[in-house]
Amino acid sequence: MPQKHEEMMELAKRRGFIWPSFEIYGGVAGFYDFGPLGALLKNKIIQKWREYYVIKEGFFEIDSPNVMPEEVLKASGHVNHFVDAMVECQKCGAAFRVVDLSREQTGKDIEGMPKEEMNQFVKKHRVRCPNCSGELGKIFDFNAMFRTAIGPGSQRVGYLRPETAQGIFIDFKRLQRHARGKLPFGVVQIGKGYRNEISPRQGIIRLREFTMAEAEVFFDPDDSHHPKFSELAGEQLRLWLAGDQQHGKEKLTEVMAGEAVKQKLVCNELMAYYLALTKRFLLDLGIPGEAIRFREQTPGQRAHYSSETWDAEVSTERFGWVEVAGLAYRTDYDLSRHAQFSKEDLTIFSAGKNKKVICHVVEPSYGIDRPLYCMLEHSYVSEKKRKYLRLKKEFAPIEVGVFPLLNRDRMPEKAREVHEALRAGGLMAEYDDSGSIGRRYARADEIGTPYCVTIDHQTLEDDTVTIRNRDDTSQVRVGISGLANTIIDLIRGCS
RNA sequence: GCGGCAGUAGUCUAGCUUGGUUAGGACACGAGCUUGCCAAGCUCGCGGCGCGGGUUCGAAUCCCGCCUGCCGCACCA
Repeated sequence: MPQKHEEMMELAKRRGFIWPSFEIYGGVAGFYDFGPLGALLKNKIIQKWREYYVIKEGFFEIDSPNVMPEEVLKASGHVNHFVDAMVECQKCGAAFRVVDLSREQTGKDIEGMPKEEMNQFVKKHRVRCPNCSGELGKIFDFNAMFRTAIGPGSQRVGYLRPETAQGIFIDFKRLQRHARGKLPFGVVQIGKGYRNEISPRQGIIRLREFTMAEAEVFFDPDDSHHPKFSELAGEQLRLWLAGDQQHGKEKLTEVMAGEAVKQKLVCNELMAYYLALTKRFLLDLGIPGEAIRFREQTPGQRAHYSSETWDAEVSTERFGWVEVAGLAYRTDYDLSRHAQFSKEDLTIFSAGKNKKVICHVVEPSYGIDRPLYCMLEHSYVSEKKRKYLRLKKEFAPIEVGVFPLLNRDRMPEKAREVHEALRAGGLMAEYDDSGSIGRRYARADEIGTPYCVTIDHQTLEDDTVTIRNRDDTSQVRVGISGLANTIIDLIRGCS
């Protein structure tokens, strides 16, 4: 029932999680704003990711520009692979890369040829639609990167970055010095990425500007061990192997991370480790285990820089299996290319081998917006009278609501004091005295607020309040002193 | 991007076929009253025809363009 998606999105829009950008000007497809609650939720996801990669893995976090000069993306291969001359069949409407079609049908490589010559080439060699043999139309540029000009006079071409990773590779020399030359080491970046999608639909799942969190793990190609692999080697992984996909089989292979390496289902220990870590992360967000799988990209699906890629996918009602993270073995592709194009030495000295090597890279790359959608969809509960977000408590944007039972007898004043105390205690607390108490509980439930504190007559007598639980509406009475810590413990303790 | 359908307050919706007073309702929201714990009630209030152009004495209604959304195709390195 896709109705759930509609209801949940209506709620998300109405209550301030996400809404289409630029609405008063009619909107622009592929862009969404995060409202007050959405921004809180998104920041909590990012903070959780930092906990995993920066704190626990000990990776360095950097923050580099969104605008990149053309040279960088030429070296990375994105200029060639992202900006294509396309042609559309006039009969069936299918679109193709001109260069690919020409190579297939004439054996000639016309990469880099000016557009006018390409048009003539296609005409002269009678390149046709491979599907229906229809006649092809005019060649047009398909530019998946947003292009801009750096500085006045449009002298220097720049692009909005299609991934944050390149900012890391470029800084390799300084970063390896920061790591004092020890391998493996990891560097992360959290920020915006941009892709000028042809027709973005699927709401927040396919955005033209999106937030990503990427980690680049640099290692000696002869030593792909992870120092903490034993901690995750027993983690069960559900793999959809490329071979099975190519044979049209839906079969999932259930295997422990350690076994996956031994059986060579996964290329190396680092990759297996981050697959397992990704699973842990998604579970931590509140995504159920049965809604998580790892799909191995088939050779044709892989990006130009990758020799093995796994997509972490989450099952959704509305969009089916959605890729929320991609784990790519980028080999030495990026560092080699940047070394070649920049003429800089991007090798590192390997003490073990007593010589210089070019690092290989395993890259866990996460979208932030997509898991956020998955969390909303998976947490949306619609019961007879009650509709609410059963978000994991630590991710709820508003952590506690504070209500006076009645708007008299000094209850509002007392409630405001409690509200202030909770805020002072570090909690995202919201005060509400409008409407009946039941209505206020419902309002709080709707946005996933896990606890509500109610000030009643008894509070005025003995300084106790009730704490009401979102999930089962049960209430307990506790003392006001130390209330903030009581609630923090509740949020941490339960899920 | 191509084809089909659609767009009315924050949300849902009546009106559109056959152009004609101040575009009606519900929920939500705000103020007040009320209210001893799960969307109760009463009074008052806020708020709308996606944007632009055309036809007409007169357009939410008819026509055109754009934007956005949904469905199908293509695309998603």
